[in-house]
Amino acid sequence: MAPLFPEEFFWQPTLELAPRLLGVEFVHKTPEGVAAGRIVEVEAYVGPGDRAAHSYGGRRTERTEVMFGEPGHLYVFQVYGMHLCCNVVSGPPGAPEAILLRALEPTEGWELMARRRGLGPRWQLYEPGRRPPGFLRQLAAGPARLTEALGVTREDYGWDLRRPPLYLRPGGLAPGEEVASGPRIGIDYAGEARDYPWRFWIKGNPFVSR
DNA sequence: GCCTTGATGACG
DNA sequence: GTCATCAAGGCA
Repeated sequence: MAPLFPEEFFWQPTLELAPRLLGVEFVHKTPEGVAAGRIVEVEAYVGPGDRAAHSYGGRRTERTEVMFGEPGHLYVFQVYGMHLCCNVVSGPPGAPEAILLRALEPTEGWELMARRRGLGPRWQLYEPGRRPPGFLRQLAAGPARLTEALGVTREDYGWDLRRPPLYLRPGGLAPGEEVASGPRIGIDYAGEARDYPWRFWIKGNPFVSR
């Protein structure tokens, strides 16, 4: 079996862990098959002091509870009434922080992911090394898209991401790849926190959501 | 009112 | 291809 992360990996400060998740593979094995992709875009949500975080002000509810626990677990939430998003819990117990996974570069299970996303079996058109066609870039570019593509549900709330069948597989930047950072998406309401450069992505990667 | 997305229509 | 707009949808 592929190696898993050591416990300590997830105990890094959130703003250090977030960029280090870039290039890490997010894997889900189900009876339908394996779906996986490299993480190419994330956003950090840094606890009670971050107005954009669900745990802002220390808000502790049934939804946010998992963020108060151990890092490395999955925080799944529903947004706009219809979409689910995946986050990696970070920060030590009591520090309700998390990292939103915003986009994957698919590495395994193209057909399964396309089917889950309702895109049809056009995966065979892909040729590695060339610029991927639009439908392929749309497969997991966006937090709700990647959640749907990997078949993650509310049942997976709180799952330990060091443990198959839903887990993070060690990986990192390829030679020549660089990290870029900028403001987070969709948090215009968050006052001054709106401008914090806590979104990280792999510069130039075609699978980033924007 | 929300850590989103897909459809639609205008324009190069 | 881009960019802008809009509405779907459930819950705190």
